[in-house]
Amino acid sequence: MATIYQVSEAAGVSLATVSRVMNGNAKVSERTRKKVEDAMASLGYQPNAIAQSLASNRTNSVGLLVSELHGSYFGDLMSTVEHVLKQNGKHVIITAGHVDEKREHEAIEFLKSRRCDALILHAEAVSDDYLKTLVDSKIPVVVINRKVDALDENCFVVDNERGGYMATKAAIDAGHKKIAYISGPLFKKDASDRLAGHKRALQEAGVTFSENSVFEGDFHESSGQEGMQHLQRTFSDFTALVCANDEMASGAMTAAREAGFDIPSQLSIIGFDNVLFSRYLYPKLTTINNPIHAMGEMAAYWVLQHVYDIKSPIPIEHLFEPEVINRDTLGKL
Amino acid sequence: MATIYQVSEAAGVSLATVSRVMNGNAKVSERTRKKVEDAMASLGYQPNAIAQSLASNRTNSVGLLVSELHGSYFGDLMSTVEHVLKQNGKHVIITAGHVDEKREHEAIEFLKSRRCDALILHAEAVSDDYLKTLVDSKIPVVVINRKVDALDENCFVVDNERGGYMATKAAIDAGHKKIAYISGPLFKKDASDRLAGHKRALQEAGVTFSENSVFEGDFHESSGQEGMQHLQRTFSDFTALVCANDEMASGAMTAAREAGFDIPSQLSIIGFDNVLFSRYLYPKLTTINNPIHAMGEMAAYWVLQHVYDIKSPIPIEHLFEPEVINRDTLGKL
DNA sequence: AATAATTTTGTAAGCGCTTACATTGAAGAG
DNA sequence: CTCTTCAATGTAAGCGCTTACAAAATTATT
Repeated sequence: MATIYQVSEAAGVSLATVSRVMNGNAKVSERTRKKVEDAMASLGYQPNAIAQSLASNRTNSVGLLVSELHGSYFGDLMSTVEHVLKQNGKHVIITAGHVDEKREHEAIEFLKSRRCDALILHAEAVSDDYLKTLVDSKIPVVVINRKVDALDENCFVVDNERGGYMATKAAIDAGHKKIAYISGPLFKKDASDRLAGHKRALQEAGVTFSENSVFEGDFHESSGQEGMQHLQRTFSDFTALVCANDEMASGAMTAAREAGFDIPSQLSIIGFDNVLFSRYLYPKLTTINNPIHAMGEMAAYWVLQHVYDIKSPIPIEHLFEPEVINRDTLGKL
Repeated sequence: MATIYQVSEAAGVSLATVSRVMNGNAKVSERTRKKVEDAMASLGYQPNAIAQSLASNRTNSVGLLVSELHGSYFGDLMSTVEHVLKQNGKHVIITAGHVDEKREHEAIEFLKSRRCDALILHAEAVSDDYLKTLVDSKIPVVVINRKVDALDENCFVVDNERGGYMATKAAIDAGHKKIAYISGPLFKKDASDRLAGHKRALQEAGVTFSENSVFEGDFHESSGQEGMQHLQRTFSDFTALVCANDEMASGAMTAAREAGFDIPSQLSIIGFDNVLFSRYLYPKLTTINNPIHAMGEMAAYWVLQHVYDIKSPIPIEHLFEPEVINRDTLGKL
């Protein structure tokens, strides 16, 4: 593997000159630029990014922490972030935190040790204080899907309470009165916010909330199935079921079908996230759009602007609005 | 950010000693080890991975190229690879090639420029020759889901022809005679292999193959819908439809339902890949298991063994067998 | 106690780049 | 023709580590 030194020799110039043509910043005469480029080509020279980073204190890479590497939600997020960053010549280093404090912490420390120029975090388990320490420590950080007090400028969130409200409001508007709810794990802020929205919509409509009407799932498909089965026992005869994400809604649909319900004539189901596959479920899932794509894009643009001085093509915003996506699983009563 | 120099000062020892306690390799007396560790702790020292890599010529990271960052198939692959590598203290740098020769090439060069210790490639667009050049160039490379002549030792593949054969054989065994096929893009080896298997099964059963019975899709859900619609025109009255992946099968199911078919009583559908969501479709999709999980695991173990001298807990194998997963979309005729 | 063998620690030379600063040389000014 | 000026290039000092090799300290041997 050729080094800059060999290139400089082959081209008959100094190291510095080769470095200059690589980085295109300083002025180099056309003639020597040509010589250097020829030398690089004939040697198949490829700069050593590690050495560049060490010398320049710039890695041109941004770290991305997600909870999992699979699943539609994170797939969307990774894709989006990578897309806009790569378009601008930056690279993404992805790590998974698995919603575990220790692992998230390690993952972030890993990204720091790789000297990422910035961090985009979908951190669910790590403490607010730790995040604050991070941003105080000079490294540019943005947080996705989590609002940390005093870090508004670094957070990109969807209004989950509002989304939860909209979901059950939609059911109420369709005439439903007895509405069950499968929530995400309540220690997660987004899950508890969505549930809070659900309760607010219920209250507003004058229907009293019953503890038996909610099942706490884990955001995975299987807990949607469990939840449906459980709720049939604890809260029979509900006509609508709102789920805190599409995965669980899908699981609930399966369970409902197995229990003999026709959707939506006998049971309406509403999801949350508007993940790609939700439109391919049968019947197509009515859900709440979670603008994860927009948030990922925004986070990436924020980094470009604040770290690399590349102006964002869109104004930076921090709060994103959910939206109901009407499809086929919500029936009028 | 503290450096090794500051630690050595604080501990009253030399740089080399600090380095030794970090790497745990050379012998250091308990007393000085303690001193150094205390100094590191009190300074919040975190080694600079970039500098370590440059000096040691070892990055402890392996590059992973996938086609896309979203989608179940790649999600599974990324998750698996990351899991086993991280368990052994190695890190994964993920890039996407988007099935485009130029972009795949760039992605691989990026990984090389980051001096990954090894490369795990799900490369679909880049040429065989380029891959050969790569392995010749000393950097350890393994290729997933693609068989390159003379690179058997580096390839991990499923027998796609056999899988294709098994899928339509299953349909034939269930009594179907008129069988349509939605293939992947035929320039991809896995897609054409699966189609070849389909044809072999047909031939073996004595049914003559018609060009009108196949639609060439792109492995995405929407082309499954298109394919179903198209085939109804060109090849009406088929009783079974085999699809080259689950995504397209899902799309085809949607289209079939819209066209009024009941699945499986009026139309049987078989997928390929056994992607996570296939069991959550309604009806649950009968499909061919593509052991992507096993392949990713194996690739990771190969790297551990060949690059890091960590013995693989399972024997290294290169060819994986598909398997039919019987669920609810294949009906007897 | 003196010497050899062994363990522990330190010294210094890189790894492949970037970049501040110094040098060179050609063009312009007088 | 000499003196500036400025663009083009070179020199060399790092960036934060690892690691041969050398030196020092400790332990074993007689």
